[in-house]
Amino acid sequence: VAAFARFLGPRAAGERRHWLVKSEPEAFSWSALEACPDRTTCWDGVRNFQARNFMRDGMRRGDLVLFYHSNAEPPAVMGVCEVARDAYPDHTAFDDADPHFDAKSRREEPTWMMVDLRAQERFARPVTLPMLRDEPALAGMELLRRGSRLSVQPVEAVHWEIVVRLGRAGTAR
DNA sequence: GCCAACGTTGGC
DNA sequence: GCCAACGTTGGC
Repeated sequence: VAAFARFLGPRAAGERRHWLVKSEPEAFSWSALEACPDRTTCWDGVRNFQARNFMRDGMRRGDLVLFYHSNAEPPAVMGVCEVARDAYPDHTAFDDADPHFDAKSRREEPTWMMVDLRAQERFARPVTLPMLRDEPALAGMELLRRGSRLSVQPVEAVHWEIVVRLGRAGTAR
């Protein structure tokens, strides 16, 4: 957690941060994102404080985000999105008919926040979890940590470059 | 379907 | 504040 502090604090001029979000394709797939108006959706339903903090305090418009299919066959990074809007209140927390309703989140003081994500580049080939695990230089990546469940997480720039290269069907090195 | 790992809840 | 119980995540 402390290792991620620099993803949460103030940023240098022109700094662009890199992230990864998970989505179960049966709930919301990369193709579903591409089908959205302007290829953009609000990233609602995040109900984990650490993930929320990354969206609220770490993400800014223009940051780049890997879109990962979890609980998929195979699990894989599908492409790159960009943050299209800074964090704002997640309205689904206020709706008692919504599965993500949270009675403790009030409009005057919202607990849960979301950003907007816009699809930017579908990878030439999905970068599967086995491909990621095969890459020694990705050994420290949060996604690959045993038991890692964070649905919104920072990505180191060096890791970012490797994943994108794999997705563009080149070689990692 | 199984189950390890994790976050949250609530009793005390 | 501790920690057991519980629900969820997500790979396999």
